Amino acid sequence: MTASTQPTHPRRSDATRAAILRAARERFAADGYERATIRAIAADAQIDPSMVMRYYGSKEGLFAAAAEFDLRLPDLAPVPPARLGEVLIRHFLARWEGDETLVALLRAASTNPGAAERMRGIFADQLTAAVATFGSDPALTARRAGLVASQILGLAFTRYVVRLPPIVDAPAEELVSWIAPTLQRYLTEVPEN
Amino acid sequence: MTASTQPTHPRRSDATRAAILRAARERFAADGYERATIRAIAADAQIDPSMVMRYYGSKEGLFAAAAEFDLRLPDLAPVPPARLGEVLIRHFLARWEGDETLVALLRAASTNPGAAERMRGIFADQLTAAVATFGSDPALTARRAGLVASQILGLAFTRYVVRLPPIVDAPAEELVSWIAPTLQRYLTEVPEN
DNA sequence: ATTGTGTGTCAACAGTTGTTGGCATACGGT
DNA sequence: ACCGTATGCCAACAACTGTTGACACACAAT
Repeated sequence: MTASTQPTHPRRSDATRAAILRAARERFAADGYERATIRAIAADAQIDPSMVMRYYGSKEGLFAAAAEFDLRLPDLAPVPPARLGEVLIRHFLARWEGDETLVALLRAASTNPGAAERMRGIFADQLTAAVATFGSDPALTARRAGLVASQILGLAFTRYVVRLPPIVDAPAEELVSWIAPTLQRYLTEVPEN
Repeated sequence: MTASTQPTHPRRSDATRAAILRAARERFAADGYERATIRAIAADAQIDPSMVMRYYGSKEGLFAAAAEFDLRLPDLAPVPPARLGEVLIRHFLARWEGDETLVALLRAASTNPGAAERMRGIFADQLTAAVATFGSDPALTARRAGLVASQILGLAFTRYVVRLPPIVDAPAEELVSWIAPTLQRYLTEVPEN
């Protein structure tokens, strides 16, 4: 247990730790959990594989550190209710293009139970919490968040993992105009029954 | 090259071949490409690992045979244009629940380039072709198909791979009523610009 | 009955994987 | 200057992987 809140003295090996983490994220994002070998990650970071073990304990531990992630969802309270969908899809697209951690998590979640569990946590906790801030019916909140997750993850999967050409080629603005209404409906529409 | 159209004499080992294929689909669907080992598949099929190699050449060859898949999309021409979304989501849900091949392909596509290529082929060819049967604007057809794929694959990913509780718990009928309008819009809405 | 071919098992190979322990060196505090 | 500790590399292990070849048996045709 290293104290994460305490401002620990900066260690001399911080640069190495950071290099490992950066290489790990790249490899996990590009190859998935099992194909991303510790040896390859260490080579990218230009250090010995045994260093990875010393600093992160195991491959699982390294992944846990590399896949640390926060959706950084904005506060949705001040957003005009009619623009919720647009704000959300814009945020997600920006978050995705700028940080490969999510792609790493997405690829790994397909085969690694721990990664899937973390993915579940992120979208169940963070997204559900954000939806709950303006939601009226608590019984529907979880389902709304799940539906939003299904479209968001589907977009990420087709754009960054499978790389479906028509989705890869689409400019971000066009994706926004197509998908925003979908999220909007998932978030706010009141079902008939 | 075994003639696939010719009614070849039934081989004595057909039962074994089928057992291997069934076990392979199960393992690939449950574990993904790299974690599904030939030894485990052979054990499930209660035969020797070397038989897998003899009948399917390699692990890649086995996967190619096990992931053979057809979306079996219905002819959309006679469908009332306003009900296209509903027909599609119903078809996909039924196709998914009844055949684990698609889940195997989905899990493997995250890490295996060949599987991703096949996934691209299925959704680019079969789905785009179906969309084209009623589509008006050819330039938009591919994008419409891609958007539909993003929602369909996102649903499958959250329901069968990551297993997001609110999506797993949702009865199929409810998913239909939420997602049908999304597909409907992706398929038929005319963009403003 | 004998031959040939298809079906199956066994043992082993070569490579890769995560992981470990030992050893050298450089640093920071005294 | 000295010493403890942190940092790094090297070599190796044990387990597992896909894959291969040799060998035993069963069946069908002649």
